[in-house]
Amino acid sequence: MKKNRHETILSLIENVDIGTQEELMNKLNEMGYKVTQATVSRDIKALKLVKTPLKGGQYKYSAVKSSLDDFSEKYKSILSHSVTSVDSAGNMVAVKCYSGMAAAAAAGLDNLMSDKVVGTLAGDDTVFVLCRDESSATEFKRIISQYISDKN
Amino acid sequence: MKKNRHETILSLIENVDIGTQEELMNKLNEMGYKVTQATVSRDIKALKLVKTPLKGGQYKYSAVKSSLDDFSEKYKSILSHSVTSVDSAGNMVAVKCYSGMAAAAAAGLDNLMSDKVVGTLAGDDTVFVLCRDESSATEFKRIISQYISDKN
DNA sequence: AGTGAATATAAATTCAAA
DNA sequence: TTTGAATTTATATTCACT
Repeated sequence: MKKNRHETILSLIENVDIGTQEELMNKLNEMGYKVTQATVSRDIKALKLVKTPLKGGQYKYSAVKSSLDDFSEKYKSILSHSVTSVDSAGNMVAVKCYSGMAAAAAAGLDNLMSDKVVGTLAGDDTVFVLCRDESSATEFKRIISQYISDKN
Repeated sequence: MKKNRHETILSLIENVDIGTQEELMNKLNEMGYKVTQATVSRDIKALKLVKTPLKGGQYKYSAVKSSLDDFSEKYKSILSHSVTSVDSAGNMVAVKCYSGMAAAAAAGLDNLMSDKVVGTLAGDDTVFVLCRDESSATEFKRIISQYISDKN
């Protein structure tokens, strides 16, 4: 299914350096997603990934830091399938997840409102999100809550 | 001169939507810079411009803030080989590391400025550093930042 | 709607030159 | 070191099919 593949692509490019669509295609094939370069090209367009020139003269695909709109397209599904509840105290937000899902959720949370988030730390079923200040934390909590209840 | 052309490119992509290197080449030619697509490709690599997919199904070149990848291969010691960014809020500092490197970084951080540090907690790619107070955290962040940016 | 095969288009690189 | 012409490589799109 396309949605699963998209999620896989996002975590792939985060963890390994992918320089071309062919590389990405091969990784996906290894993982059981039988797709061609044409589909990878479409996926990249849909996910708004960019091919970034690196210092070493290499290129790598990466997700661009998100506005809220971009975020909802990219990570909404991941979050809504991993997060169970969210609460905050002071400038910290605790995001409770299904067992073992915290790392996956943190990947998404890291890309959300980076202006509000200082850092995240994932355990097994909990992600701690350090926000810049209390109002950032409150806002963050509010938005995540929305995403949880809005499954798609 | 290359520098002038680079500056021109940066202002061009900021002001008009450029979707291909050929478009950019034509604009440059109109403005008196006689260059070919080959040079434009090199310029784009040098300036680290990215071809971003837009909502409407179009593409456009844009400048992107330099990120984690800029730092790779640059560090000399263990910290400089693992830390990518650092930020603080209140008396907490979040040290972002490469995937899987947080534990290694934390070992170093524990021994660094121990007078300011109460404790550290490492996840996979983040270390939370609990500092004695806010000014300690700020100072800690400042020093690590210097360390990171003091590359080569 | 989503996809692959083929193709068209775009972009990166090689090689020679200044 | 910088560049253009030619080339290779990479990527986007078209078209047919599901």
